[in-house]
Amino acid sequence: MSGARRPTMADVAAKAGVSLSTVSLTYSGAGPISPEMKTRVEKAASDLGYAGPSPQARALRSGRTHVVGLVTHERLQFALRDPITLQVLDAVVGDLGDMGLGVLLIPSPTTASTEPGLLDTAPMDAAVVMRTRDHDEPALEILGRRGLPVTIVEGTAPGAASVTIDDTAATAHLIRHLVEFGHTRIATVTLPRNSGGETAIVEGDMLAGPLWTPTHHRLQAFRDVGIEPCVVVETRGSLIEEGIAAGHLALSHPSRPTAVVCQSDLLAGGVVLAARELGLQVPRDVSVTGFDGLDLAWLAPMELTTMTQDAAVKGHLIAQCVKALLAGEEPPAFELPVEFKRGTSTAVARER
Amino acid sequence: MSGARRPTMADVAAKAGVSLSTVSLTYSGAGPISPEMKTRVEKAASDLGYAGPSPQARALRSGRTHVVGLVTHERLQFALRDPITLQVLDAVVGDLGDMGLGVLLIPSPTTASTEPGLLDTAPMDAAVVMRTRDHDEPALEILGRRGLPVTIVEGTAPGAASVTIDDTAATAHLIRHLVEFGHTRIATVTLPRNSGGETAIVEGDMLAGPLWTPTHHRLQAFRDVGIEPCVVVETRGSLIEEGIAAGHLALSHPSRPTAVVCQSDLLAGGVVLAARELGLQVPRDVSVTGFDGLDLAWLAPMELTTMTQDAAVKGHLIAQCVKALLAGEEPPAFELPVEFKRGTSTAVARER
DNA sequence: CCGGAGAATCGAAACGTTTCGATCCGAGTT
DNA sequence: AACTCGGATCGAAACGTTTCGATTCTCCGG
Repeated sequence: MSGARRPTMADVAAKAGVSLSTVSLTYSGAGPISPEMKTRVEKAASDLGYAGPSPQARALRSGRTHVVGLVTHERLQFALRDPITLQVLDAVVGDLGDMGLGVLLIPSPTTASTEPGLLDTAPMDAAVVMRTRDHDEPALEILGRRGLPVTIVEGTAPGAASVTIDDTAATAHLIRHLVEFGHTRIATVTLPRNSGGETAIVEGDMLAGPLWTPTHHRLQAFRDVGIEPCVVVETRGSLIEEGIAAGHLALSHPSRPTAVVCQSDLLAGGVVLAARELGLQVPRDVSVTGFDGLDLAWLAPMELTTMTQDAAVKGHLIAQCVKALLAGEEPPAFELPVEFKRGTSTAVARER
Repeated sequence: MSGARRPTMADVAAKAGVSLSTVSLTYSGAGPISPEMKTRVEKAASDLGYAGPSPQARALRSGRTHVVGLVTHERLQFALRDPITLQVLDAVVGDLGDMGLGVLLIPSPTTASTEPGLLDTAPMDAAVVMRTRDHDEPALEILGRRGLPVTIVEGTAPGAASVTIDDTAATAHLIRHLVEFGHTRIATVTLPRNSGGETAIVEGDMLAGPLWTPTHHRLQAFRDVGIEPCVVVETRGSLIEEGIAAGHLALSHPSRPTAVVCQSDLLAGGVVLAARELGLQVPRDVSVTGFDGLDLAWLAPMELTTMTQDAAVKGHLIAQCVKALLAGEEPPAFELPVEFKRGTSTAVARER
């Protein structure tokens, strides 16, 4: 190959016989440029094989990288295998893309290692943090130190924009629905309580210790309604397999729950499968509720009783938060509505 | 807020009473720095609230952005809802993250619009292109013009590194398996043929026109084995819903197929559900094969007959390609092995 | 015929690093 | 005691843009 370095704006300017600034103005669109000058510059550029202004130089000079960091669960698989999260991400990437912003994936650092990671060094203009814990979120601290505007999904922090849903009220709605059906022994299957989640029955106070925000809020609903779940099973993420495992644990527990409140539809689907494997009929022997409002084709003809949230709207709102922050506006705080959806997975309680 | 601009290295140097270069050396780790100097600089930095070298300045000067672009299907949902792709992405992000590289999501531009998009302007050191078409991939041209090293997944291009699997041989294996079972009327359900895919029966030559590489190769297997599928149904992506829709189309087709070769496990799962809805038993009335080797818990106790590929390994190889390219080495070309997995979704052919 | 407004272009100063060669100093060598 | 060498620090030159305040030129009104 030729050792020749790539052409720069200066080369284009020289070739076209104009000043550097004129070439810059041609590309950036700021300032008045005559049509013939424009074609002349473009001609010179294409002759030289100039591929456009260097993003890095542009970023340094203008202070804008046009990159938004997306801080997710350290294992992308856990974060994105839930279709809801994926739909949100899809909308976010689409919207930000339309605004000329790229999305940089940043796995959230778990251990507060001293080594600076992507979060410390990656170029970005703003960050979106998905699924933050209630306490000790190292990511927020790092972002704060860097002075980057932050949007938090499913959580809040001073100075940060946020997009949330009323997890507690929504879950309480489901619990009351079950209570009205006469259920008293209600189990619950939770999302991870914190980063080191395991699939296991939770002993002791279910709200003790640091908890992921949505997990916390959805558990809180039991307190609000004034009911204590007879079994609490924690999972490692919103996955069918996890739901199956948790379902086995919950349904074979000595307290014999007649209903299971699950913190996601995927988990609920898994619990339904587990029930079937145990020879229990849903909803005859056990009622199951979900959360999110997915369309689980493989459960058909059963439909989950669940709380529906609109993932696309959520994504759009997140993008809007980022936009507002970049424009220097006050950080917005959106709360998304959720809707009760009566399915065929819940029914009147029956002794079993 | 104070209008004071963020501190720079020069500020730190002044505060610590040393030269700018010394501070730089402290942070970059190049060059010898005495321990006491290091602590002195760190003290000054933390006093000033200095958050570390500006990524954009660093990128301009060193020529490295530490960002790798990931070019995917324009709708992230379609690209990532398949667990296999997600697992690959997970491994890629993890490995590159360990190398200090961030992953920037770039939806592939569909229309060759004149407006320069993310692909043209986003800062990156290299790119990974997932699922390229056989012809006219505008993304590759843009990346080529920018002089960025490219790794292609499920495809190849001159000068680019690649990670592929032998789709044709693998699919042929499945077809032969069915032929040995006496199947002659075999339908096939494909991934999108190109970006504007629809869920519909394909009329005419199934290999005509520009095709996504994997779709093409897996269809090619029929030719290799010397069999023409009795129905070809195209889908919009590897989704259960798409499989259900396609299954209905294929199984109610007048040619009454006794087997369906699906280009992904998710599609196969959908076809199985469609068969059940139509009152057909799998594998008694119809055999179904998949592709990928997912663990579809909700199909249990049935297990798909499929070709297994190791997504994590695939991801690791992709990361390795990127690494090699960034190190200036020759572009590697890996072909991943796939393994036949006999499940319970295929059986001897029976008239229906 | 002159002054002034506006359009088009230009020059030069940043932006905040990394990097290369130079400088300084004390320890070891002859 | 002069001489070399390596470790630690420093100065200055890039890196490739954007941006701001000139500068030039043309055209119009008075």
